[in-house]
Amino acid sequence: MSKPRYRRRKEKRPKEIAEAAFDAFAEHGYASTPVEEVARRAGVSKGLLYLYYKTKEELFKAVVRNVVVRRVDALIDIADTTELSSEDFVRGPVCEFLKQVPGSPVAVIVRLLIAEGPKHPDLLEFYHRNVVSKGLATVQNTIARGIARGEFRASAVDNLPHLVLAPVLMSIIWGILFTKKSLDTDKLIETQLDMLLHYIKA
Amino acid sequence: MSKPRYRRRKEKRPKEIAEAAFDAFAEHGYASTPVEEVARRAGVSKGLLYLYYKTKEELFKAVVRNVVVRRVDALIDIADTTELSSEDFVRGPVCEFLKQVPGSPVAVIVRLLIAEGPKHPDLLEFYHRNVVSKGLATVQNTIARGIARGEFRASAVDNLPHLVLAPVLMSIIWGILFTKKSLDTDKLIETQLDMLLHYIKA
DNA sequence: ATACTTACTGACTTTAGAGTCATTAATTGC
DNA sequence: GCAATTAATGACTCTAAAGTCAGTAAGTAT
Repeated sequence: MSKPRYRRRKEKRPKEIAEAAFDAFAEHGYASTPVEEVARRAGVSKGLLYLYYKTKEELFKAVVRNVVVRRVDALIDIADTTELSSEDFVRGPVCEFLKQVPGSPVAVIVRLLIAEGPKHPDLLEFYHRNVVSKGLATVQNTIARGIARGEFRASAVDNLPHLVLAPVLMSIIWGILFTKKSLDTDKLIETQLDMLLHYIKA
Repeated sequence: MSKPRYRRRKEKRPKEIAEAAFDAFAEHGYASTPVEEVARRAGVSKGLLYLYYKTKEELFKAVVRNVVVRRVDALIDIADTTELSSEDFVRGPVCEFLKQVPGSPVAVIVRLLIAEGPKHPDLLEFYHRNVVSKGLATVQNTIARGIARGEFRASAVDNLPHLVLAPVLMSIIWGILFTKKSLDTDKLIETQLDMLLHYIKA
C-alpha cells in the first residue's frame, strides 16, 4: 500500500533532464556543473541520466540544440509573408523580435557557446547553420527587398547584416557581465535600427 | 661541471608565469587548463607557481589585470589632446584604435570574462571600472565636444556610447566562434562609424 | 672554503566529479 | 497471480587535477 518510489516515464525523461540541465548550466556554466546536480534538479538518479545521454558532452549538445529549435523560423515566416513597407516592417516586427532576445534563453546559449564552443566545432557548425546564417540571411533579404522596391538605396550595409545584430549581442553580453550597471537595451536596439534606416533610406 | 638545473630569478618569475597562463588560457580556456600545463609552459615547477600565486583563481585574476593595463589610457590621452575636428578624429584615430582591438589580447580576456566572470564579481567590477566605463566615457565626451562645437546635433546616441563598441564586440565574438566563416571586421567597424556620423552630423 | 639562506623541485595527498554496473522495483503480458 | 521485461537506483571505481611539503641545490655572506 505504500507509494511507489518512482514512476517509469521513458518518453518524458530526456526532455525533463535537458531542461534541468539548461537551468543548471545557465546558473553555473557547463564546466562547473556536476552531472549529479543536473540529475538532482530533474528529480532523477545519475544512473538514469547516463541511460539517456551517453556523456556529459552529449547532454550539453542536446541542451543547445533544444533551445535553438523554432525560435528563428518564426521571424523568417513573418518576413516572407508581411504586407508592411520595409521600414514599417523593421520598426515593427523586427524590432520587437530583437528586443526580446537578450532576455530569452538564447542569451544563456550564447554564453555557453562562447565559453565551451571552441571545444565543440560541430556544435558551432550546427548553431551557425540553424541560427546565425538564417538570421543574417533574413536581414539581408529584407534589405534587398527594400532596395528592389525603391524604398532603400544600395550601401555597404547590404553585405553587413551583422550590424543589425550587433546591439543585440552587446545587450546579451552586458547582461551577463554587468547585470548591476543598468543599460536600456530596448533603446539601444531601437536607436541602432533608426540609424540604419536613416542611412539606407532612398 | 654540469649546467645548473635552474636559475633563481625571483623578480621575473611572476610575470613569466602570468604570460604563460595567458597563452594557455587563450588556447583552452580557464577551467580546462591544468595548472601543470601553465607551469610547463613557463618552464617552472608546479610548486614554484604556487609559491607566487596561492590558488589557480588568484593566477586567473592576475592574468586579467595584467592585460588591461594601459591599453585604454592611450586612447584617452589622444582624445584629450587632439587638434582634429570631431569627425576626422572619429574617422582617424578612433577608428584605427577600434579596428585593432579584435585581434589583440583584449579579445581573449573578453572570452575569459564571459565564461568565468560571473564567478568573480570583484574582477568584473575591476574590469568595468578600468576599461569599460573609461572607454564609454571617452566616446561620450567626444560626442559631447562635437555638439558643443556645433559639429554634431544632439540625439539618442548621446547616452548610448555602447553603439560605438557594439561592432567591435561583434567582431570579437565572431572571431571566437566562427573563425572559419570570414567576416570583414574592419569594414564592419568603419561602416558603423560612418552610419553614426551621418546620424549625428549637424 | 664553509655555513647559511631561500628559490625551486617533484613526488605525494586529497578531492571532486565523470562514468559504471549489479541490484531493485515498476510495469506488461500471459 | 506469476514470470518476464526494463526503467530506475545509488554505491562503487577511476581519473584528473588542485594544492602540499620534505628535500635539494643555487646563490650569498663571512
